[in-house]
Amino acid sequence: MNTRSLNGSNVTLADVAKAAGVSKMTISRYLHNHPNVTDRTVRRVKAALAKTGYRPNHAARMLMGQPSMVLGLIVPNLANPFFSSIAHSVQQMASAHGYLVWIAATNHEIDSDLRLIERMREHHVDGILLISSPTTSLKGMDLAGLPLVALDRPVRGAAVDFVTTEDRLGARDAVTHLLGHGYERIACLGLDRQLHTIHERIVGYEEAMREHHLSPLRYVCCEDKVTAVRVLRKLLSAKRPVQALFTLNSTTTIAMLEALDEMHCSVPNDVAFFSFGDFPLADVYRPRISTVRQPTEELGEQATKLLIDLITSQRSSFGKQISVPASLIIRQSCGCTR
Amino acid sequence: MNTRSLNGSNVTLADVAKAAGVSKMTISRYLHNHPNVTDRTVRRVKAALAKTGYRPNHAARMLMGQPSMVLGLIVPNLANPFFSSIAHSVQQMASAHGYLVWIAATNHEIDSDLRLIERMREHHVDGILLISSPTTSLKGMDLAGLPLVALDRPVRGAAVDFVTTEDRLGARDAVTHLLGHGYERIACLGLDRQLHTIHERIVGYEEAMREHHLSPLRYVCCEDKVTAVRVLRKLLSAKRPVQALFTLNSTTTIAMLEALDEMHCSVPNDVAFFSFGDFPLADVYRPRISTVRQPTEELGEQATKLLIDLITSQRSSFGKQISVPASLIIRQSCGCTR
DNA sequence: CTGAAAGCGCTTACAG
DNA sequence: CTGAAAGCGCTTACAG
Repeated sequence: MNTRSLNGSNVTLADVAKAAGVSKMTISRYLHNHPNVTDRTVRRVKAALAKTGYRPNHAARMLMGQPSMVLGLIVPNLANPFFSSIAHSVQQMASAHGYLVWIAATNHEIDSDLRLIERMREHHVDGILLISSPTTSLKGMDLAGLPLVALDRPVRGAAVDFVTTEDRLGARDAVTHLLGHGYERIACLGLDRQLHTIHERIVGYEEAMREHHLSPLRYVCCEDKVTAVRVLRKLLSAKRPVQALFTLNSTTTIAMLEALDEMHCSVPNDVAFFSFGDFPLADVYRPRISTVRQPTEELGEQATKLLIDLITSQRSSFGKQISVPASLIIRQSCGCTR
Repeated sequence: MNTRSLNGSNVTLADVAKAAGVSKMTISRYLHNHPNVTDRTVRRVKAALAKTGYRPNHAARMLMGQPSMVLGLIVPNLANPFFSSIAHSVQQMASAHGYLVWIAATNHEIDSDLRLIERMREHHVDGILLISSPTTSLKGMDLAGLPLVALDRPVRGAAVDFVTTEDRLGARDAVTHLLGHGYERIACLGLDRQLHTIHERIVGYEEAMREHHLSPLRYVCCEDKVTAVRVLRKLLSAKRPVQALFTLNSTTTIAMLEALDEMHCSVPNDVAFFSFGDFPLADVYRPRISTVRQPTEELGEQATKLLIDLITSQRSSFGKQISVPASLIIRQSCGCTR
């Protein structure tokens, strides 16, 4: 069996040309909407195309340097709703511009994004949207001729345009809101602070605290329920127990909600709660959770637009940053009452 | 500017061959781990490869009919956690076998999956995993030489192998559990019953009811909060109010939880609740929600394995079905107490 | 173990 | 408006 038939039809331009009684060039011109084709010829070509069941072979087209109309999107992990929503909005926007999106996940494997970039490139994607892992660096990589836009976080080792959330401001606003309730001991909990977004949110938290002449509490990393319970116990049994919890991402938020549940803590009476990142049940949970809503839709859209612009204009990335604001959704867990 | 340079290096085999002082064939053999290359030659080739920064041009390889080592995955919507978890597990499994996954979403556009299949094919994917839209039919499509596996639901119009959840059994078990609590009026709520999975779950519900000599209530479609509130009001104000709610999918589950909240219904006292589809907060929600856990991981894995098997064995799909069991996670919303 | 030739299916010049 | 020739960067099949 011939693997070549994977393309599905072994019908080539030559076959169509023969069926139509014209040259390959004429078929090719028709396929590319070239003006110079007679109506009469068009009819014959159309018929021949239909009869033969022709399907273009992209490999040959790309060998000739034509654009593939495919965009690559590299995300850390598709099981994470934040990334999958971004993937969704990127698709929408790309599709509106005639592009297909090739999505791939790195799944926390070292340098997996570098390998994905290489392979996507070999497969002739027209450009790449990258949500990079914190450890990857593009340093030394030959990026010539590869339109690239970083999403959510900048990428190390190269001056690449990037679009991100206003993480710092969002966090700062949330903490300022908590401070407005009179809480003074506010704990900040999240993931590895190496992550650019997490780092920015921590800075936002610290800025808000300092602005109110309070010292920020020590940052705590907490990714699962077990850790969350231990951390929470410690925070609440301190001499001066913590009054509010500010979680920096959804994983930590869920872990903390589990811990609060397990310890029979009443929110916001025992501790107030604010989450960076909104989620579907936040509005039904008891109490309703106040959150910082991330502009996932807009993030994906802006980045895609920027990438397409880079591709069509032949300009190159130079490290420009686009920040999309986050907004507060005030519900009850922070201490507000309706 | 030359678009051809998109590949990134205009270094070709010929350049490497010249640098190494050998023929193109020798380089090609080395690249494919062909045994017939002397150690001495290997060293020279390696050096030349490194010096020139060669990057293979997949377009040329594919033109020669080589496999692309890329699998296509078509899903309805990446913003849906169920599909994105499947995407995640497909990636994991594919990656373990050396395949890359090209994920694309149809986003409920008519025949979008057909177009995606076409385009992925033009781009020489080695096979496709398809979570088809209920309206799509493959009838009349030329699928020759295209390994294809349907996921989650069968695909209409062609005999394609598919792997799915044991939806009917899962639903039946859940309803049987509710019946065990003594509820007799159990409502079944979900999405469009055209969806194969939804249809199966409804059948499972009906089977369980009939087995207990009860007539199934009329199936209700309910996708958002507004509808949910209206439906719930009606169900609870009936002469013989409903005693338990069985939601068939996560969207309906969330909508119903919102409605229950808005109407100040106490679960399970006013109505019991059971959800098809588990979710992160189900275990912390008040009350904790009893659910049917879908085997997303296994679904993705099985389907990927099956597809790779089809590709490597050159066999073709014939409509075989693989069903993966779902399991009950009993918590409190059904009426159980710890 | 290594290489020269031919060809994959298109498109880009260039003619007419 | 249409076509014949050459070539994209590889690999296959055949020599040596």
